[in-house]
Amino acid sequence: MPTMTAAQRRAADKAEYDAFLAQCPSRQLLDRISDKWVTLVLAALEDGPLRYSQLARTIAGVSQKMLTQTLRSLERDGLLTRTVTATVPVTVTYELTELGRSLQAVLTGLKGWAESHMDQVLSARSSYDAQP
Amino acid sequence: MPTMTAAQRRAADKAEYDAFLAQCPSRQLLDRISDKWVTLVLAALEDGPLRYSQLARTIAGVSQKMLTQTLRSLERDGLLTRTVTATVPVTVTYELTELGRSLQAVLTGLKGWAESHMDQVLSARSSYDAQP
DNA sequence: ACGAGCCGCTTCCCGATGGAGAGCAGGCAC
DNA sequence: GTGCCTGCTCTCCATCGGGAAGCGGCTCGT
Repeated sequence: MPTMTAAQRRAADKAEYDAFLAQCPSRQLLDRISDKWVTLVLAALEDGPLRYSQLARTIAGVSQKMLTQTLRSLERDGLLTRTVTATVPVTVTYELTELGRSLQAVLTGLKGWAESHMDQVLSARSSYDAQP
Repeated sequence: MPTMTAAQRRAADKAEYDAFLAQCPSRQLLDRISDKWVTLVLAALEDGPLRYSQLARTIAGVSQKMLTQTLRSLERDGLLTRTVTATVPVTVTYELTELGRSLQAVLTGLKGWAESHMDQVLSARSSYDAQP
């Protein structure tokens, strides 16, 4: 945090979000984005817009229900845009917004961490499971 | 799987971890760490070890069941250590491992993102909800 | 000696959540 | 018409998480 006057600091304190508090809106936002489908959808859209069916194929194992639900909440939160093109059959395209890309950068780190530290976690698990 | 044949090793080397595939272990790891309680537990332990009751107090709204369950899985995955001290009453302390700190760095970014982009998300939501 | 209390779980019950699969609108092609 | 394609939406049902109560081991007050 940069320097600020006492008045600015008072205002900032009042408006500060703390995700540890259950009622804080930022905690509710954290609850929504700490979601495997959110992580995977944003990662999938990293390289440009995709259609619904392409997303479903890229993210193996996602149910249609959860994919639709996840996309809707991400759209509502301004993280991606939903575009309907009147082709035949109708084409629906999803694309990250500026805000979405900023979150995507963080979540890509998460997906990358999972992929690169897998071996360490697996060996930790087998050590743990070897205990009585 | 601790030991593997040369053929298995070759296959494993070729098969790089890809969290988009449902069966990939890294996808299962991503499923576990994309969890609000995991994020909050690791964030809470950022400044040093805490006891069970301190964690419960810091992370408002977590149930004992989920706190215990989350801590167990994090311990199993080698992200934190659980230390029982034979005081009276017994004291149980949780502390991040090296591996845990590396994930914590990523997840702190997530918690920080939620807290700092809250305003933009809230305004996106009200725009969205204003639609017919 | 007996009861009460503290800490860190563990168990049980029940409402909420997510997956599987079917249905559906609406455009065109046959 | 009948069929087929996409992008949902609905209907079940198994699983998961929250709330509350119990438990075990120890210590302190009376």
